[in-house]
Amino acid sequence: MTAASLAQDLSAAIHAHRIAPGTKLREDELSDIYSVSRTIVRSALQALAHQKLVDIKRNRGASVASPTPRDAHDVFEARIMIEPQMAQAAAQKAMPDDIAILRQHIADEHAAVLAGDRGQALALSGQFHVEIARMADQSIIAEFVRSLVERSSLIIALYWRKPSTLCESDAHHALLAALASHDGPATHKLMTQHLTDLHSSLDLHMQESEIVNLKDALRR
Amino acid sequence: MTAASLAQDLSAAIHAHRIAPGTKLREDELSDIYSVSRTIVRSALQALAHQKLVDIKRNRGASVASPTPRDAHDVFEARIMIEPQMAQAAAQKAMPDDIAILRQHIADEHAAVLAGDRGQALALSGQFHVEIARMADQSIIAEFVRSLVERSSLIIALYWRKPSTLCESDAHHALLAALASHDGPATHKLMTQHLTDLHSSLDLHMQESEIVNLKDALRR
DNA sequence: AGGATGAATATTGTATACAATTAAGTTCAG
DNA sequence: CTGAACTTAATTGTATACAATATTCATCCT
Repeated sequence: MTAASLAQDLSAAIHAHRIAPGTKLREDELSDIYSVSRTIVRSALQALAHQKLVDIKRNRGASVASPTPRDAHDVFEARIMIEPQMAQAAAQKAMPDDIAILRQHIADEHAAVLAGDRGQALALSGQFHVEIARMADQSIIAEFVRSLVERSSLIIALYWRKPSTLCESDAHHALLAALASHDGPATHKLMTQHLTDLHSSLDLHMQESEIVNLKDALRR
Repeated sequence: MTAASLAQDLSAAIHAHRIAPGTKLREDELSDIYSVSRTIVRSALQALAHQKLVDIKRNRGASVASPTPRDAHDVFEARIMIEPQMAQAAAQKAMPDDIAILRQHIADEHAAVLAGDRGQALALSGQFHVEIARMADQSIIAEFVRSLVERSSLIIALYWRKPSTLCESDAHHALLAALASHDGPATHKLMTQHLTDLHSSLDLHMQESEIVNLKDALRR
């Protein structure tokens, strides 16, 4: 187990909401669970801290990031500023293959919802957005969008109003149609609306959830 | 000397072009120079790698990032995609204090050019762009712009066509005027033009410069 | 000479020991 | 009983030792 793969594993656990925001991540606990030295654990935690997925405070250790309502607002503000533009550019450049990939994403997401795999559904829903940024052929911004989508996942874990109803894929369907017909302005508008809806469906007054045992949440 | 301050010091040296892109950064050499353990050096290098200022290859160590022409293109493409929009938003929100800060930036930059302090001039010129993103009250995107500006500094170090003529501040002056008069569309246009000019004044066919001795470039 | 082979060296990767700091628990005055 | 002061335990920060890998350089064979 290398530092990168440990970071990947922790990242997946965080995104699947198996470990809740705020959960303390003690170094020797993780090094026990994964049978690696604290050196590796520290490296992985630092990497995750750069991605804003964990919070490291000097001499006080790491914990899963717990975005404030302000953070949530800022993240969605940024997404609303950027993604519609990316979607518009993507509509102009969209190739048949791109459309096929997106269609598959939606199908997979739908399947995950039916299977009750909330985490997977959320991940795929996020990937849909990243894929659009990729279509626009803007690798650096696509990477930035990926980081925003990752942070959004944490935010949704904390502040999503109705955990039952998952991200309706209607919006994604509509986006797909607009992209397929190369209608840039419509795509821009749909993306703006989609993100605004997402943002406004957050309840930024919620309280935090409980903090669970790490060994249970992580493998073995 | 902590890891963060070491990273800061190295970052400054890189941006001031005291150590050229491609320069190898050996761990024990740095730990000698700064009298800290390799642990600290590694941590600092990893942080810089995340900022794309340093390149780390497994088992082969770290070196100052050497952006390819493709990287240069992608970075400026991203900036052209984002900064005009930020500038437009900034024009709408601009407060008298903001304008004063920008005016000061331009003055400082001019002074640095006259003093022949190329590094300082370039840094201030970059800060001007970051400040505009801050004015738009988009903290996350402002941070992203900061990272793009930092990368641009490296790119300019490598590919700037005429090292003699420094970033003419005419463009910054024009931007300032548009911002002060709250003319969003004009600001958008000026920023697009400014970045396009910058991009097209790069010579992406240049060869790399020589690699100097670290002890000389860094303090003591 | 030129290139392959294989030690010797240099450099990075990982684990661990120790130091510094924080958190938890205990005692005791009020 | 409360809480301040102190002691002990838990946890993170740093340095260093050792392992793994890459690089250099001499040697040998064709």
